[in-house]
Amino acid sequence: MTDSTSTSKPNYKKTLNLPKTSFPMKANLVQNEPASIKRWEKIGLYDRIQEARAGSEPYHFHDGPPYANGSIHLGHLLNKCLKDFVVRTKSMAGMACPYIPGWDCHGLPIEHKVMTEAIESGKMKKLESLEDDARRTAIRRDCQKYAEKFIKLQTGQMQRLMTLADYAHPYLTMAPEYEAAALDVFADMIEQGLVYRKLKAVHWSIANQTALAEAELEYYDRKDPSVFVEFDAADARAVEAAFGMQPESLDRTPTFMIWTTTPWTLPANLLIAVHPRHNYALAEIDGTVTVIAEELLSKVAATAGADNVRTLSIAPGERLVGLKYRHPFIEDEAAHKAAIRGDSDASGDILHIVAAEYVTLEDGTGLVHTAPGHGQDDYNTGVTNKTPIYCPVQADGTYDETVPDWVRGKLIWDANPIIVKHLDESGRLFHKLEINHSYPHDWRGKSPVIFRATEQWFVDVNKPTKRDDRSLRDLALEASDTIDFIPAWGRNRMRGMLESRPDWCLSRQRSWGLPIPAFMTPSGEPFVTAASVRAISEVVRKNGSGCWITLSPAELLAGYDAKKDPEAPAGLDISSLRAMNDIFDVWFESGSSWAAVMRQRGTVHTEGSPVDLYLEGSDQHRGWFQVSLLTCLGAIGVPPYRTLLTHGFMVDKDGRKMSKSIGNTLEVDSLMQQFGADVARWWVATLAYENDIKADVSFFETAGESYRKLRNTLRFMLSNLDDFEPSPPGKDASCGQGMCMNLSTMSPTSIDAWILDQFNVLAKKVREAYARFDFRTASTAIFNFCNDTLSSVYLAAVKDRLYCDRLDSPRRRQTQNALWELCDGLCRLLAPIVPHTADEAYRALLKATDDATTIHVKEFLPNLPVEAATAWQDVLRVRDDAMAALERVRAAGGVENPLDAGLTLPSPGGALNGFDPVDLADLLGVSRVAIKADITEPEVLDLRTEPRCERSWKRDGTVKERSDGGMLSDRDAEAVGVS
RNA sequence: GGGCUUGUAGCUCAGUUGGUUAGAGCGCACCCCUGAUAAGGGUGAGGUCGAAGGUUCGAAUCCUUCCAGGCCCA
Repeated sequence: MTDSTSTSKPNYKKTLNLPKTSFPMKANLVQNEPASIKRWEKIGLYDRIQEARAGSEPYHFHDGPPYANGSIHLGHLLNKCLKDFVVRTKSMAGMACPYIPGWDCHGLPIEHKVMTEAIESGKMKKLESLEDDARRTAIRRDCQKYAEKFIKLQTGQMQRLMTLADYAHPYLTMAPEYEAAALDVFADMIEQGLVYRKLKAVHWSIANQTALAEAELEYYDRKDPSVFVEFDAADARAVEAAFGMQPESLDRTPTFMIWTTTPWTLPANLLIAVHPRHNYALAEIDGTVTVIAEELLSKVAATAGADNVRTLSIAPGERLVGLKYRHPFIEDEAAHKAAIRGDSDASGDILHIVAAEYVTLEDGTGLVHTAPGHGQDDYNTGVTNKTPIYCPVQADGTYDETVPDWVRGKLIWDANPIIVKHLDESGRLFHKLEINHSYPHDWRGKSPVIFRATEQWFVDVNKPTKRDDRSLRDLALEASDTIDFIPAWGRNRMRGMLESRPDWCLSRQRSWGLPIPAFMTPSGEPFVTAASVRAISEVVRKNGSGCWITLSPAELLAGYDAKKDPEAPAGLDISSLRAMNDIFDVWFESGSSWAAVMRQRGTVHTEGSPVDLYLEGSDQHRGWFQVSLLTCLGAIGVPPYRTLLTHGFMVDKDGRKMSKSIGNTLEVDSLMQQFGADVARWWVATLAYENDIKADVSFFETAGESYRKLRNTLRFMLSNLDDFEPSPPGKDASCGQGMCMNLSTMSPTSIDAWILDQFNVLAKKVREAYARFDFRTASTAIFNFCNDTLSSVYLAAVKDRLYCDRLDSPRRRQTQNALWELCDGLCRLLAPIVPHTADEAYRALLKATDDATTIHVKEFLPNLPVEAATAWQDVLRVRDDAMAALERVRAAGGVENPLDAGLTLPSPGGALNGFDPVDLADLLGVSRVAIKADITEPEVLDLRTEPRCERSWKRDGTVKERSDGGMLSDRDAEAVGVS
């Protein structure tokens, strides 16, 4: 048993005003956030915010559509949270900022997935038995279902992130009204003369039998044969002459040495390209006499293991131009020339040497095998030299009948070894090996892609528009000067891409997409005009783009009058038209979203660029940003956006890219289960998002720690406001209701004036940071304010008055008033980042029990009408010195507990005059403070011999035994009501 | 291979036009409090600023090269 004889003394703890609140320390976000989401949904929060801001200055943000496939990943989390920060901060800043979320629904990945599933389920056989049109319609139906399924899934996941958007009315690129608007943009571009159709070498996926956009390619390493092939010169005498040698000085037919990693393109060889200013050697290598770049001679010889190398003569490349050669295995040149069927303007000769600037001396031989139907550079060279764009490879990757019979009908990959073997046997293979090199692959199928010449629709980026007489490229480059790039280097990045981008290939040969509304006339001419497209657009608006397949040309063109269309071809017979099967590149659809979503829904500026902000990953400089820029400049002549904000990519904690195959990804769903959205959002807010972003579970743990700090700070303030009744909003003590005072009457030297002034500084900084999308600066400033200014300084200082002062002492009420303002203000500043927690705290502050009360319809507060004495900065300097002095005393074995100490503070120039010594003592955590003008350093007093107040634990000099037998200070005696 | 970009304490980041002992938060260590308590406060130790050259009286900051990442192309 313990001795409790002295327990007649009062237990003062019960007389204190200790903190009390319903706002729990443990957030339990995983359970509570979904409840908040439900409550917001119930009160129609999104609509309520829009109503509250109706008529306010608009801020037009436009959401880029994620692809409707799979679960959202960490990149989506970053992207969607940043967008939500933008929308919420603009809204809290009093602007009208709707957020229409969207999805990119068409395209190869979904179609590929659906086809894969059809194969696995056996449905493919049924599909294959259908007629073309019926099959395409069936595939499209399945694709639509697939997209809808993932839109639903992703919507839920995005809502779980507590992003606030019009999820009831998203935009879908497969919706009829969207498709119609995209067609209208296409019509505008036709009208500007920008759309053309031409045979062109494009990336071709054999597996999917479609042309691919640059964006649909991924580069992987691939093993390929690497062969050095000798092409016989057609005229040895001409070669001698080119090299300045005596006629007939050569006893063998000289050859031209080319190098290729695609032997399958050799049947399509039409030219050899050399660099006009590089030197070429005529050399004897192990008995053969061949032409090769001088600089590469020894390297090639070494590669082939040749030791007998002799240079016979040197000539610059330009001297070789025009020399004829024989194809290594096509014997009859005349018949071949007839067989490869060129365009009418393909009048140029073939099988000779041409000059090209792109020839390098890095690989190969300096003589470049050129097949205009099978390469970008080759194509350009072919066009320049007016050769046919010869492409013997069919859509399925097999050769047609124009090639030698020993490879005819074979798949090109199978033909590679056959051709190499044939070359070897005919003595034209100089050397062969295998190389591992980066090679373009189909982004989904991961199968290697080839170049193949096909008829495609293009947007010309070099042709002047009719409206501005400037090319899209020039217009885009000019626009880049006026667009605000965040970060600024985005401008150069985008300019570089614009300067080098080729014409935009618009067409794809697939089912799941928006059909290009072009017809083929019986004479084999395509028919498409701005007016015909607009007529079809109206039909699509009513029926959806599937009608392109199900309706007849006459039905599709019911609203079209050729007589009123100056572009209509003469003698157009609609009944004889055949609908073509190409669909649009999905980038054209998403690139038209400024029109199909923002303009169509009326949420745009009517002057200048329609939208204020596009915000996506920096990959979109080439993707969505660029295609949107091109369509908008083409259709209406202005850029679609005023500001472009880009963020970086997620990498793992070692800075490596995240990929499922490496296994270093994090699942969004499990992060929500483990940490909750507010923690994840806080993490996003603290990121330097313009560069790569390292992500790791440990970073979410760290964010959770910071979150807890914020939460506890709010909790402590709330817990000291339990007995505080605020006056009605916008009113103060003079209204007779509640306990708020007129802040402007607060003494400038009071600690409450100081903290409110500090809050004003913070709030201004945060609002400004938000305005420039610098969420990191904003969140860091809020954190430091909570952690340092509040928790460590102010709240520690005012604890004594909150706990020990009489409940309704003016001093306590004033501090509570300050706390109330701080809570209110902080919740508002935090609301865009941690919407659940800010709302929870705000509702606790207002003791709200209804569902409708929410911080999210509120705005940021203007500066509070308080004034703090400028001498506060002197006080804080003195505080630093005093804390250091206390620490020195403690370290020297003196006073350990600050409440056992007093301080005499210097007051340089009377700086501390007018400050309340109690405020100063509380600020320093000591029992009492005296001010002395004539000292320079704070002096520490050891008060351990003085009596201690049993209630406040202070030794303030007024402590004495009271009527109840306790040792109390004057203040505490009054509070308890004893004398 | 090209364009843009990143590399500062264990971690995440600040470091304005080159100029005194390179800052912050977190983490860590030690201490205090136990009337914010699965909380709170204090103090402290951590960096040859990716590497190597160069310009300069002086460089994390400017130049060159290299190394290691990222995005987009080839």
